[in-house]
Amino acid sequence: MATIYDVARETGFSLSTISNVLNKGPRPVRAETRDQILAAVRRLNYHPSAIARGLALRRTNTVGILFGVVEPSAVVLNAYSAAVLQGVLSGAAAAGYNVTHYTERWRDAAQSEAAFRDRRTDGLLVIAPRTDSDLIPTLARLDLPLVAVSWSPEHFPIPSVDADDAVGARLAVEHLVALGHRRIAHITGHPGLLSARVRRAIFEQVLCENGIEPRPEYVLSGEYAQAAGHALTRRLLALPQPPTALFAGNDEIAFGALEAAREAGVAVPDRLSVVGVDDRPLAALMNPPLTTLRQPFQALGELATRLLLRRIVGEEIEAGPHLLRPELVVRASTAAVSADIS
Amino acid sequence: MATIYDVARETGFSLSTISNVLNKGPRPVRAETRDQILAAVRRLNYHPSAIARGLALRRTNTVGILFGVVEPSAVVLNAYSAAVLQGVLSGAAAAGYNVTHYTERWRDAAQSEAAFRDRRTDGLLVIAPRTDSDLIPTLARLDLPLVAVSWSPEHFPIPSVDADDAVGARLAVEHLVALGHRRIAHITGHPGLLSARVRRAIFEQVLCENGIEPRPEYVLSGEYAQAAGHALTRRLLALPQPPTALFAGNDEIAFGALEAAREAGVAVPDRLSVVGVDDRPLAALMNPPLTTLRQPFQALGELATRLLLRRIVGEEIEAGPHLLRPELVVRASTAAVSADIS
DNA sequence: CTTGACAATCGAAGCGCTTCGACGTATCAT
DNA sequence: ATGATACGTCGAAGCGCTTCGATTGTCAAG
Repeated sequence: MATIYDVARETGFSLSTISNVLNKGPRPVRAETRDQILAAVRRLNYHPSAIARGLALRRTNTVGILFGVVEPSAVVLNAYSAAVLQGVLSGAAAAGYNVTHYTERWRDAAQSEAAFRDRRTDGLLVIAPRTDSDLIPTLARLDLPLVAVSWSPEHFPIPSVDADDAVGARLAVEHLVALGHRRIAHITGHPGLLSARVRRAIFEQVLCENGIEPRPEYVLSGEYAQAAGHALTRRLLALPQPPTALFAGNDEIAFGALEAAREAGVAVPDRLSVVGVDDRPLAALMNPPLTTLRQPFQALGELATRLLLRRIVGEEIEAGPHLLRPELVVRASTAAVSADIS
Repeated sequence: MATIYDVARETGFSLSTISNVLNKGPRPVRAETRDQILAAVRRLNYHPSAIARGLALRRTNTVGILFGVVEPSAVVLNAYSAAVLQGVLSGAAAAGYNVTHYTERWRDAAQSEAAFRDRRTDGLLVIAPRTDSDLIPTLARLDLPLVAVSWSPEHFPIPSVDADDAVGARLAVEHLVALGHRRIAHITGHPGLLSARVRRAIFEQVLCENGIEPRPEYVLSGEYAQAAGHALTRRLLALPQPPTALFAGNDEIAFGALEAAREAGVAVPDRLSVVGVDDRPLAALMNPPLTTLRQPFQALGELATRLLLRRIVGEEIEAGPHLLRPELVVRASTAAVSADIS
């Protein structure tokens, strides 16, 4: 493989001149010289080595990506991380950066730090790191530019992006309120999860803002799973005065709810409106198609990448979190409350 | 950031000794020396630069991945490439390699070759390159180790892996034959696609092997899409003597077929058995759950990576194609032909 | 006819690491 | 005692590129 030395020998010019030409450097060059060099480059089929250049410039034009919480065996199969990754790839592509996937799973600072200290990438994107691990604090200490996706800077202040769960929940609940519902139930995800707590808090707040008195029996803590949605919806429907609308903590819960409603002979949306969160591919295929919140996962990846690239060029980025709004996708599982049940 | 020079200064030993210790090199080292060096490394929080090492060794411990046919905006959202990528990540992780995603879309040799000549990666995985592009021939000329996924080496002989479409199709059709079906129809994907042609050829061959006379009206050329499956199945069901079984070119076609059968009041599997190809997530959720071929996409990614790593260490790899068997997932859309319709 | 100023190019140092021949010392058999 | 060995370490070259002060030539202004 040809090196820059070969070009030098072939043309008789010095390395510096050639480098200057190739990188459209600041020094003036005679047109004839430039042409000769470019011709030799083509003739020799010369391409600069990214590695050597990386050494000299201390810049690799590559961003790293590391998945925190996801199992390494399913990094990309999971809809969330696939969407984020896609966003990252688009963002990086737009700036001419490549992205390298760190495949090693994070163990702890002592064991895993090494991989990230090798200056292989110009910066690092961390996707959904666990709050209980030392990953972020450790990496933040390296002088590597760092941006996290789905991380609360309260835990440790680094630039972060996330979906605006509060706005999303508000969108969903206000949609139900706007349809005239006042007997609105909520099935949460596991109460240990931040998202579950935020959604629940906003749910109660929006009811309150609209003068709707909260009923404890309408708020059920569950899990982000279809089985939980199914079981808890059955319980709701068996109430003496069942709700006319349900804000499901996510789509899986909503799927379970639709199932339970069907079994109980409760028509959706005629007698029960259901709204989910996430817009899983299946949501549109439900019967009826599910009204749900579409999360801006891909946009998160893109935004995170843009922020990281700005950090890489030295700009200061505030920790944020930089929040992106989910979008309410209204389908057929929600409708105005009907007079006879309201 | 500490460099190896700092370690040298700190300990008083030479670079070569330190390098030898750090890489567990071939030279003997006094235990005391080793300890001092390792202590200094820890104290200075020194980590070798992957870039500098890459320059010296001409090896980066990184494999590149490039998606050929897929739109860059959906590289990972697509089930096929996500699964392959997942396999690649697992395979690379097992060997301690990272994988860098080339984000730039392939245009043509002149424009895009540069990115791959920069020795940034030790080898390259190309996923589903288009047969009508100069991608593979161009990259093969570089001295970069190369392995392709879903590429027929007949077009250009490089090591390749692929799903064994012929075996898969045989599995599907023989399943129907084994259930006693003799009036078996086939709806193909776009006849321009190799997979569609292979599946059709095997379909006809298996019928022939089993003494079933082919009926031209039972073989319909379509497209890998639900709409095509729907329309063509209607046509099949309207035949004076409709088929009792359908080998759908893929799951989308099968979904359309189920829809058409339902509309026509034809019970599946009682009056029509349907088998698809791909095992999309939806397949299991159909009514009835679809019998289909599960493609070994993730395994393809892993195998390709393993082959590439062997090439990287200098082993010769035969072009293959190295084929992996799909697996027939029998669900409820196929059943023995019933006496009254056979 | 100087003197800047600028254009065009060169040279050498540096980026951080690996490799391998060379160079002492101990150790050992002879 | 004396080469021959093996041990432990060093030094210098090399990987392929960028950068920037230094150098040479050219031309217009003074």
